[in-house]
Amino acid sequence: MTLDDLDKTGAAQLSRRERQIMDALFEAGELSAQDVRAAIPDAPGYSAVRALLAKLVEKKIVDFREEGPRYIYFPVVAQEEARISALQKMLKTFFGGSTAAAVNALLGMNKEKLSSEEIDKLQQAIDSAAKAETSARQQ
Amino acid sequence: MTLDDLDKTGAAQLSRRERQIMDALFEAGELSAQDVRAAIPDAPGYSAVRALLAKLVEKKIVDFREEGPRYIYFPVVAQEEARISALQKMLKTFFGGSTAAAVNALLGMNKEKLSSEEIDKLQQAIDSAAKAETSARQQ
DNA sequence: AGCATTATGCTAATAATTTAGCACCACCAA
DNA sequence: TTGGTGGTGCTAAATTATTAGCATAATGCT
Repeated sequence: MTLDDLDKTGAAQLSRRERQIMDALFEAGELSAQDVRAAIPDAPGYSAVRALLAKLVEKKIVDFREEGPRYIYFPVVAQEEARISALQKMLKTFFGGSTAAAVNALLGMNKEKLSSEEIDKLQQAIDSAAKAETSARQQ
Repeated sequence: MTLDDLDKTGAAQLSRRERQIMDALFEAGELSAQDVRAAIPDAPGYSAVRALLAKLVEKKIVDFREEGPRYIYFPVVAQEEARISALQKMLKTFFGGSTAAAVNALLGMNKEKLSSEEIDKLQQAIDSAAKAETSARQQ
Protein backbone atom coordinates (compact mmCIF):
# COMPACT_ATOMS: atom_id res chain seq x y z
CA MET A 1 0.00 0.00 0.00
CA THR A 2 1.36 3.43 -0.93
CA LEU A 3 0.34 6.79 0.40
CA ASP A 4 -1.76 7.21 -2.68
CA ASP A 5 -3.91 4.42 -1.37
CA LEU A 6 -4.77 6.69 1.49
CA ASP A 7 -6.45 9.06 -0.91
CA LYS A 8 -10.01 8.16 0.00
CA THR A 9 -11.38 11.14 -1.85
CA GLY A 10 -9.91 9.81 -5.09
CA ALA A 11 -8.95 13.38 -5.84
CA ALA A 12 -5.87 12.48 -7.87
CA GLN A 13 -8.06 10.97 -10.55
CA LEU A 14 -10.67 13.71 -10.80
CA SER A 15 -11.02 15.99 -13.77
CA ARG A 16 -11.08 19.72 -13.32
CA ARG A 17 -14.82 20.11 -12.95
CA GLU A 18 -15.22 16.95 -10.94
CA ARG A 19 -12.74 18.22 -8.45
CA GLN A 20 -14.45 21.59 -8.13
CA ILE A 21 -17.71 19.84 -7.46
CA MET A 22 -16.22 17.47 -4.89
CA ASP A 23 -14.65 20.40 -3.06
CA ALA A 24 -18.01 22.12 -2.94
CA LEU A 25 -19.69 18.96 -1.63
CA PHE A 26 -17.06 18.35 1.02
CA GLU A 27 -17.28 21.92 2.17
CA ALA A 28 -21.03 21.99 2.45
CA GLY A 29 -21.63 18.35 3.28
CA GLU A 30 -24.41 18.10 0.74
CA LEU A 31 -25.92 20.31 -1.95
CA SER A 32 -28.66 20.47 -4.56
CA ALA A 33 -27.56 20.72 -8.17
CA GLN A 34 -28.42 24.38 -8.16
CA ASP A 35 -26.34 24.99 -5.06
CA VAL A 36 -23.44 23.06 -6.55
CA ARG A 37 -23.67 25.35 -9.56
CA ALA A 38 -23.58 28.39 -7.31
CA ALA A 39 -20.56 27.02 -5.47
CA ILE A 40 -18.21 26.24 -8.34
CA PRO A 41 -16.10 28.87 -10.14
CA ASP A 42 -17.03 29.95 -13.67
CA ALA A 43 -20.04 27.73 -13.54
CA PRO A 44 -21.57 26.39 -16.73
CA GLY A 45 -25.33 26.04 -17.15
CA TYR A 46 -27.57 24.05 -14.84
CA SER A 47 -27.85 21.08 -17.16
CA ALA A 48 -24.06 20.90 -17.51
CA VAL A 49 -23.72 20.76 -13.74
CA ARG A 50 -26.31 18.01 -13.59
CA ALA A 51 -24.52 16.00 -16.22
CA LEU A 52 -21.29 16.29 -14.20
CA LEU A 53 -23.07 15.22 -11.04
CA ALA A 54 -24.65 12.29 -12.87
CA LYS A 55 -21.15 11.21 -13.91
CA LEU A 56 -19.89 11.36 -10.34
CA VAL A 57 -22.92 9.33 -9.23
CA GLU A 58 -22.20 6.79 -11.95
CA LYS A 59 -18.63 6.53 -10.69
CA LYS A 60 -20.01 6.01 -7.16
CA ILE A 61 -18.02 8.99 -5.87
CA VAL A 62 -21.25 10.89 -5.17
CA ASP A 63 -24.70 9.69 -4.16
CA PHE A 64 -27.99 11.52 -3.75
CA ARG A 65 -31.26 11.42 -1.89
CA GLU A 66 -34.56 12.89 -3.05
CA GLU A 67 -35.95 15.84 -1.20
CA GLY A 68 -39.32 16.58 -2.77
CA PRO A 69 -38.70 17.07 -6.45
CA ARG A 70 -35.00 17.78 -6.14
CA TYR A 71 -31.92 15.72 -5.54
CA ILE A 72 -29.50 16.45 -2.72
CA TYR A 73 -26.03 15.22 -3.55
CA PHE A 74 -23.35 14.22 -1.09
CA PRO A 75 -19.92 12.53 -1.20
CA VAL A 76 -19.93 8.76 -0.75
CA VAL A 77 -16.78 8.81 1.38
CA ALA A 78 -17.36 9.80 4.97
CA GLN A 79 -16.55 13.36 5.96
CA GLU A 80 -14.05 12.34 8.58
CA GLU A 81 -12.25 10.01 6.21
CA ALA A 82 -12.05 12.73 3.61
CA ARG A 83 -10.58 15.12 6.13
CA ILE A 84 -7.87 12.76 7.20
CA SER A 85 -7.09 11.86 3.65
CA ALA A 86 -6.83 15.49 2.59
CA LEU A 87 -4.61 16.26 5.57
CA GLN A 88 -2.24 13.45 4.78
CA LYS A 89 -2.03 14.39 1.17
CA MET A 90 -1.27 17.97 2.06
CA LEU A 91 1.37 16.94 4.58
CA LYS A 92 3.07 14.80 1.99
CA THR A 93 2.94 17.37 -0.79
CA PHE A 94 3.81 20.54 1.07
CA PHE A 95 5.37 19.58 4.38
CA GLY A 96 7.54 16.59 3.71
CA GLY A 97 5.20 14.54 5.89
CA SER A 98 5.93 16.64 8.98
CA THR A 99 2.95 17.20 11.27
CA ALA A 100 4.88 19.69 13.36
CA ALA A 101 5.73 21.83 10.35
CA ALA A 102 2.10 21.88 9.27
CA VAL A 103 0.83 22.77 12.72
CA ASN A 104 3.37 25.53 13.00
CA ALA A 105 2.33 26.90 9.66
CA LEU A 106 -1.33 26.72 10.67
CA LEU A 107 -0.75 28.53 13.93
CA GLY A 108 1.47 31.11 12.31
CA MET A 109 -1.24 31.84 9.81
CA ASN A 110 -4.11 32.50 12.12
CA LYS A 111 -2.77 33.96 15.31
CA GLU A 112 -5.49 36.47 15.81
CA LYS A 113 -8.27 33.99 15.21
CA LEU A 114 -7.95 31.54 18.06
CA SER A 115 -10.26 31.89 21.02
CA SER A 116 -9.11 30.98 24.52
CA GLU A 117 -11.33 27.93 24.31
CA GLU A 118 -9.63 26.80 21.13
CA ILE A 119 -6.23 27.38 22.69
CA ASP A 120 -7.21 25.22 25.63
CA LYS A 121 -8.20 22.48 23.25
CA LEU A 122 -4.91 22.76 21.43
CA GLN A 123 -3.03 22.69 24.69
CA GLN A 124 -4.81 19.46 25.57
CA ALA A 125 -3.95 17.96 22.20
CA ILE A 126 -0.28 18.91 22.69
CA ASP A 127 -0.27 17.48 26.21
CA SER A 128 -1.78 14.32 24.85
CA ALA A 129 0.88 14.13 22.15
CA ALA A 130 3.57 14.81 24.73
CA LYS A 131 2.28 11.94 26.88
CA ALA A 132 2.29 9.62 23.91
CA GLU A 133 5.86 10.69 23.17
CA THR A 134 6.92 10.08 26.75
CA SER A 135 5.43 6.58 26.84
CA ALA A 136 6.91 5.78 23.44
CA ARG A 137 10.33 6.73 24.85
CA GLN A 138 9.88 4.61 27.90
CA GLN A 139 9.15 1.55 25.75
CA MET B 1 -11.24 39.50 -3.39
CA THR B 2 -12.61 36.08 -2.50
CA LEU B 3 -10.86 33.16 -0.87
CA ASP B 4 -10.37 31.72 -4.32
CA ASP B 5 -8.03 34.60 -4.98
CA LEU B 6 -5.81 33.15 -2.30
CA ASP B 7 -5.31 30.07 -4.42
CA LYS B 8 -1.81 30.90 -5.56
CA THR B 9 -1.28 27.43 -6.90
CA GLY B 10 -4.18 27.89 -9.31
CA ALA B 11 -5.15 24.34 -8.46
CA ALA B 12 -8.86 24.84 -9.07
CA GLN B 13 -8.23 25.35 -12.76
CA LEU B 14 -5.84 22.45 -13.32
CA SER B 15 -6.72 19.39 -15.29
CA ARG B 16 -6.20 15.94 -13.89
CA ARG B 17 -2.70 15.40 -15.15
CA GLU B 18 -1.63 18.98 -14.57
CA ARG B 19 -2.59 18.67 -10.97
CA GLN B 20 -0.69 15.43 -10.52
CA ILE B 21 2.39 17.04 -11.96
CA MET B 22 2.09 20.15 -9.81
CA ASP B 23 1.76 18.00 -6.71
CA ALA B 24 4.91 16.15 -7.65
CA LEU B 25 6.78 19.40 -8.25
CA PHE B 26 5.63 20.94 -5.00
CA GLU B 27 6.61 17.85 -3.10
CA ALA B 28 10.06 17.58 -4.58
CA GLY B 29 10.72 21.25 -5.21
CA GLU B 30 11.99 20.55 -8.71
CA LEU B 31 12.22 17.54 -11.01
CA SER B 32 13.45 16.45 -14.42
CA ALA B 33 10.83 15.26 -16.89
CA GLN B 34 11.87 11.70 -16.22
CA ASP B 35 11.48 12.15 -12.46
CA VAL B 36 8.11 13.79 -12.93
CA ARG B 37 7.08 10.73 -14.88
CA ALA B 38 8.24 8.47 -12.07
CA ALA B 39 6.32 10.55 -9.53
CA ILE B 40 2.86 10.63 -11.08
CA PRO B 41 0.34 7.77 -10.83
CA ASP B 42 -0.37 5.62 -13.90
CA ALA B 43 2.19 7.56 -15.83
CA PRO B 44 1.96 7.79 -19.61
CA GLY B 45 5.07 7.72 -21.80
CA TYR B 46 7.96 10.10 -21.49
CA SER B 47 6.93 12.26 -24.41
CA ALA B 48 3.42 12.61 -23.02
CA VAL B 49 4.84 13.88 -19.74
CA ARG B 50 7.00 16.34 -21.63
CA ALA B 51 4.06 17.64 -23.58
CA LEU B 52 2.17 18.19 -20.31
CA LEU B 53 5.14 19.99 -18.80
CA ALA B 54 5.47 22.13 -21.92
CA LYS B 55 1.84 23.13 -21.48
CA LEU B 56 2.39 24.13 -17.86
CA VAL B 57 5.43 26.15 -18.91
CA GLU B 58 3.36 27.84 -21.61
CA LYS B 59 0.79 28.73 -18.97
CA LYS B 60 3.60 30.13 -16.81
CA ILE B 61 2.65 27.83 -13.95
CA VAL B 62 5.95 25.97 -14.28
CA ASP B 63 9.38 27.15 -15.38
CA PHE B 64 12.61 25.26 -16.03
CA ARG B 65 16.36 25.64 -16.00
CA GLU B 66 18.82 23.65 -18.04
CA GLU B 67 21.13 21.26 -16.28
CA GLY B 68 23.43 19.84 -18.91
CA PRO B 69 21.23 18.34 -21.59
CA ARG B 70 18.15 18.05 -19.41
CA TYR B 71 15.55 20.44 -18.13
CA ILE B 72 14.77 20.72 -14.45
CA TYR B 73 11.22 21.93 -13.89
CA PHE B 74 9.93 23.81 -10.88
CA PRO B 75 6.73 25.65 -9.87
CA VAL B 76 6.69 29.37 -10.59
CA VAL B 77 4.87 30.17 -7.34
CA ALA B 78 7.11 30.19 -4.29
CA GLN B 79 7.08 27.14 -2.06
CA GLU B 80 5.99 29.06 1.00
CA GLU B 81 3.16 30.74 -0.85
CA ALA B 82 1.97 27.42 -2.18
CA ARG B 83 2.00 25.95 1.31
CA ILE B 84 -0.09 28.69 2.78
CA SER B 85 -2.46 28.63 -0.11
CA ALA B 86 -2.93 24.88 0.14
CA LEU B 87 -3.46 25.10 3.87
CA GLN B 88 -6.12 27.74 3.52
CA LYS B 89 -7.91 25.86 0.82
CA MET B 90 -7.91 22.73 2.92
CA LEU B 91 -9.17 24.58 5.98
CA LYS B 92 -12.01 26.03 3.98
CA THR B 93 -12.99 22.77 2.29
CA PHE B 94 -12.68 20.32 5.14
CA PHE B 95 -12.61 22.25 8.39
CA GLY B 96 -15.06 25.10 7.96
CA GLY B 97 -12.12 27.49 8.17
CA SER B 98 -11.22 26.39 11.69
CA THR B 99 -7.50 26.28 12.43
CA ALA B 100 -8.10 24.62 15.77
CA ALA B 101 -10.07 21.79 14.22
CA ALA B 102 -7.34 21.18 11.67
CA VAL B 103 -4.57 21.21 14.26
CA ASN B 104 -6.52 18.83 16.45
CA ALA B 105 -7.03 16.50 13.53
CA LEU B 106 -3.32 16.68 12.68
CA LEU B 107 -2.25 15.94 16.22
CA GLY B 108 -4.79 13.16 16.58
CA MET B 109 -3.45 11.55 13.44
CA ASN B 110 0.20 11.36 14.29
CA LYS B 111 0.54 10.95 18.00
CA GLU B 112 3.36 8.52 17.87
CA LYS B 113 5.39 10.49 15.39
CA LEU B 114 6.23 13.66 17.29
CA SER B 115 9.67 13.98 18.84
CA SER B 116 10.17 15.91 22.05
CA GLU B 117 11.83 18.62 20.01
CA GLU B 118 8.79 18.93 17.81
CA ILE B 119 6.53 19.05 20.82
CA ASP B 120 8.58 21.86 22.28
CA LYS B 121 8.21 23.77 19.04
CA LEU B 122 4.47 23.21 19.05
CA GLN B 123 4.28 24.34 22.65
CA GLN B 124 6.03 27.56 21.68
CA ALA B 125 3.64 28.10 18.83
CA ILE B 126 0.67 27.58 21.14
CA ASP B 127 2.15 29.93 23.72
CA SER B 128 2.66 32.49 21.00
CA ALA B 129 -0.94 32.08 19.85
CA ALA B 130 -2.10 32.35 23.45
CA LYS B 131 -0.19 35.60 23.88
CA ALA B 132 -1.70 37.00 20.70
CA GLU B 133 -5.14 36.01 21.98
CA THR B 134 -4.52 37.67 25.32
CA SER B 135 -3.38 40.94 23.73
CA ALA B 136 -6.28 40.86 21.31
CA ARG B 137 -8.63 40.60 24.25
CA GLN B 138 -7.00 43.47 26.06
CA GLN B 139 -7.54 45.75 23.05
C1' DA C 1 33.51 6.27 -36.17
C1' DG C 2 29.36 3.87 -34.98
C1' DC C 3 25.99 2.74 -31.88
C1' DA C 4 23.14 3.13 -27.87
C1' DT C 5 21.19 6.00 -24.65
C1' DT C 6 19.11 10.07 -23.21
C1' DA C 7 17.34 14.35 -24.16
C1' DT C 8 14.11 18.10 -26.50
C1' DG C 9 10.77 20.29 -30.31
C1' DC C 10 6.81 19.57 -32.37
C1' DT C 11 2.66 17.52 -34.08
C1' DA C 12 -1.64 15.32 -34.66
C1' DA C 13 -4.53 11.46 -33.46
C1' DT C 14 -7.27 9.75 -29.88
C1' DA C 15 -9.74 9.97 -25.67
C1' DA C 16 -12.03 12.40 -22.19
C1' DT C 17 -14.35 16.27 -20.51
C1' DT C 18 -17.48 19.85 -20.81
C1' DT C 19 -21.44 21.85 -22.33
C1' DA C 20 -26.04 23.01 -23.82
C1' DG C 21 -30.44 21.57 -25.31
C1' DC C 22 -34.59 18.69 -25.98
C1' DA C 23 -38.25 16.07 -23.87
C1' DC C 24 -40.80 15.30 -20.10
C1' DC C 25 -42.66 15.82 -15.26
C1' DA C 26 -44.52 18.10 -11.03
C1' DC C 27 -46.30 21.92 -8.73
C1' DC C 28 -48.48 26.33 -8.15
C1' DA C 29 -50.99 30.56 -9.24
C1' DA C 30 -54.08 33.13 -12.15
C1' DT D 1 -56.98 25.14 -18.27
C1' DT D 2 -52.82 27.65 -19.22
C1' DG D 3 -48.44 29.36 -18.29
C1' DG D 4 -44.46 29.79 -15.51
C1' DT D 5 -41.08 27.84 -12.62
C1' DG D 6 -38.15 24.40 -11.17
C1' DG D 7 -36.81 19.80 -11.53
C1' DT D 8 -34.68 15.25 -13.93
C1' DG D 9 -33.22 11.86 -18.00
C1' DC D 10 -30.71 11.66 -21.77
C1' DT D 11 -27.97 12.85 -25.71
C1' DA D 12 -24.55 14.48 -28.80
C1' DA D 13 -21.73 18.23 -30.32
C1' DA D 14 -18.00 21.17 -29.05
C1' DT D 15 -13.99 21.71 -26.55
C1' DT D 16 -10.14 20.29 -24.05
C1' DA D 17 -6.98 16.92 -22.34
C1' DT D 18 -4.07 13.19 -23.06
C1' DT D 19 -1.11 10.49 -25.56
C1' DA D 20 2.39 8.58 -28.58
C1' DG D 21 5.53 9.12 -32.27
C1' DC D 22 8.75 11.33 -35.59
C1' DA D 23 12.81 14.18 -36.24
C1' DT D 24 16.71 15.97 -34.34
C1' DA D 25 20.56 16.73 -31.07
C1' DA D 26 23.88 15.63 -27.43
C1' DT D 27 26.55 12.47 -24.72
C1' DG D 28 29.07 8.42 -23.55
C1' DC D 29 31.03 3.96 -24.55
C1' DT D 30 33.30 0.53 -27.42
